[in-house]
Amino acid sequence: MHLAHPALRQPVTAADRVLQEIQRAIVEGDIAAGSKISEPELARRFDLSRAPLREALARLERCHLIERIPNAGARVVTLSTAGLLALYQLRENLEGLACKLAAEHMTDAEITEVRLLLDQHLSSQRVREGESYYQEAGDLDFHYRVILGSKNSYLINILCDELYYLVRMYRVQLGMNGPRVSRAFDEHKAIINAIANRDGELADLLMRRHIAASRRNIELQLQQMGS
Amino acid sequence: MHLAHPALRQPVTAADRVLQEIQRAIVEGDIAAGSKISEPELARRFDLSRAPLREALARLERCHLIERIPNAGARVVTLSTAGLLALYQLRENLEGLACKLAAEHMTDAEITEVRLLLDQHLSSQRVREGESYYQEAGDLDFHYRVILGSKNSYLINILCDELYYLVRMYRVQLGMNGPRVSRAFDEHKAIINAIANRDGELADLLMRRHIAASRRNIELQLQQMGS
DNA sequence: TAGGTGTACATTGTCGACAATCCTGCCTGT
DNA sequence: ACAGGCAGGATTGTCGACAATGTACACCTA
Repeated sequence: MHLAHPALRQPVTAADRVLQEIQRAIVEGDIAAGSKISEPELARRFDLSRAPLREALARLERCHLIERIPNAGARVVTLSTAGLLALYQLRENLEGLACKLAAEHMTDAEITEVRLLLDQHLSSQRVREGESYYQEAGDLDFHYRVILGSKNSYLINILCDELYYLVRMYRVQLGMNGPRVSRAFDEHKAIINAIANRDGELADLLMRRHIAASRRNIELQLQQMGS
Repeated sequence: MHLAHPALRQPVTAADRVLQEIQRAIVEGDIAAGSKISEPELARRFDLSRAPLREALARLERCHLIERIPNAGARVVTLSTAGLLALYQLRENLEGLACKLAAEHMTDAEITEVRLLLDQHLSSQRVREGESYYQEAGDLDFHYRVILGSKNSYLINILCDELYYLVRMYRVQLGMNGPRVSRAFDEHKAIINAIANRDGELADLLMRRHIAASRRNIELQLQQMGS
């Protein structure tokens, strides 16, 4: 039960490299949502054979960025309100559990580190007055730390490898940068406090609320775009 | 968001077939836990080239039956108390959530069908006095139905595709056939009743308890084997 | 004209061989 | 004797070509 997971590992094989490139391209909408994936075309575009490309596609399917049908090809997933709801239902539960476990298993040193991280976010947020950094890397980074703190390898795998990129895709493509930034920061602070107090139940509750609020925020955005 | 998932789909490609064969072999201990996987050997054994085999290995990694290290090969996972605990921690939470959602989303027809299924289990159990069928296919089948009833595709995917075989592996290799059978049946009955009453909170609670009891049962078995 | 059928094309699945990497055991030097 | 390095063998990663399957368009028939 090793805790270092693939996402942090730097690419060693050609399939790893092309996977990261395609992941980024899909998450940022460079490859349009819902569009068909052509193996020969991508192989030419990234200048490698179909073997490593197919390996990459298999992993893309694993993190729900594409859907494959045997003998018929692959399509990039489409964003939908139903999908968002299903995704966040899961996140609420899983990250709640992660908080509960983190309250049991995180070391004091790890907790201190996360607090330092939050302070960095705060200053960088104030200095730049732009929320994008915080929302982009920071928020996810905080969640990342807490998830790792759960020390449950299956949970870590699901949240950091399989759902992570899909969550990012929704946030990036819907352009999340609203006024929720400072509130999110306070919520993070409250969560790490609960973990530090070894109050798993409270940490669980706070994280669920935090994610529910985030979901409502994105739902609103989706609604505005739809109308 | 389609709800029919790969596990139910019959194999259409060579990779599908060999995947199912290796899955069964690992789950039933035919390929020993912890043993190294040799691609050339397996390719000869199943009489196909390495391309579809590697596809199958990728999916085996996805359901946590093997662990791969780049340029170094793959090993079958080893069973451990820590792994079992982590796995069941997750199951308690996820299947609890599945119950809650099933209470909201299952149709009356689906509920009736599950009840019929339970009655079948009961009679077949009484007739044969052997618990293996029930424990093997039946119990998992009940869980299967409830999970599908949640109508959350991500949740279904995680429980039915990624964790299902690992759970089976623990149960099969530790030879689960204790006196828990009739109690498990009653618990199933109580759960489906709660779902029928649309009491998601109770269904959640009952399922968590049900799985916790199952976990303690297996832990006991593991302890006895260890000593 | 609408529906079904057949053929040609494109795409995916599979194969066997080559290249790159890692592990093993032996050899050498201190 | 032991540590380090060096070759040999084996394994994994990648490639280009072939086979099987699915798709689309034209054609024929009713």
